[in-house]
Amino acid sequence: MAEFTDRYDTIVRRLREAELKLTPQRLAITKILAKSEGHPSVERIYQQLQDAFPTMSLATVYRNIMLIKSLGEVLELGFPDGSNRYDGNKPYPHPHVVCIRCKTIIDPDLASLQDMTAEVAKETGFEILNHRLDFFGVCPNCRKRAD
Amino acid sequence: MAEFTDRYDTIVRRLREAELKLTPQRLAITKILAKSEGHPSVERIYQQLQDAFPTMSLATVYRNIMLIKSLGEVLELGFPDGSNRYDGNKPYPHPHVVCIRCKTIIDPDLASLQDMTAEVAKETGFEILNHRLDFFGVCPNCRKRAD
DNA sequence: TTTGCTGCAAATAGTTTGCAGAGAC
DNA sequence: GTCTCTGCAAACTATTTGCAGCAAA
Repeated sequence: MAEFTDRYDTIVRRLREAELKLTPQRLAITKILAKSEGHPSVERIYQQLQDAFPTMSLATVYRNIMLIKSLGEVLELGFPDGSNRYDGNKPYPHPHVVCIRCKTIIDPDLASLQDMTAEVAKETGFEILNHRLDFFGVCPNCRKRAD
Repeated sequence: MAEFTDRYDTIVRRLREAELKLTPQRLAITKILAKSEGHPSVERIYQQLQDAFPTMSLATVYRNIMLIKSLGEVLELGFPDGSNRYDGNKPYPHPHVVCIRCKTIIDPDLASLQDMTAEVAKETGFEILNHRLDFFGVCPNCRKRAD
């Protein structure tokens, strides 16, 4: 929980520093991104806010996610099927494991990744700025159900 | 070159086995995918075939790529910005290094990847079917130009 | 001759943009 | 009071689909 309020406070501070206005909609979106439970999609965030802001439009969700992304405070997880989900709790690149059945996403701990970036830079001569590593498969729950 | 004709022959054989018709358009698209020079996009394939098939539509390119993908003979590289590019020469998952300036994509050799899949499976309990690993950065050429 | 394929145009889905009024500061 | 933000609707882009005629086998 402390982790969530930390992230929320950080993003709000960054918004203030950029002299952006703290509208209720913006703060509500920020709150959901700071937590990023289940790595929400735009649609999911929109739905979650329907009760609190019945007239809010999808455009507002898009605009604010883009804004917070431009501050470097949210990570966009664009998937092969074109769907986008977001992580504002860990806004730096990290691996994901995605269940192709129920769409659950989890964040595994992988030790060996840092070395790999260095290995790639050395082999290719590229300056590596970013990366993405996603595994796709079937989660324990869905495997059970499929039996 | 042998590698390319191998891939072309393989895909054509798979098409035959599936009792699909070998139209000139389909074969031309297959040829480009078998080579996959520079990991082409749909648009790029379409443009390359304008001379040979001036009336061919984008829909035909989409349909045939999808078809060949469903045979497992082409890998779709969906990128964060929503762009799609294809590799029919190495249709199995493998890492990519993408230049964010000139959009060049190269395939590095990375030894340590197999272990990682096993590590993830063990840690998460997922059955891992697929993965994607992409690095983003600036290639040697573009770095030079930027100085 | 049969059946699947192509070209065209329209439909679709996800995202972005212009504008006028509302609201944060 | 100023200037950004929001809601709405329209625009846009990439991709998919329906249909009638064409062509591979």
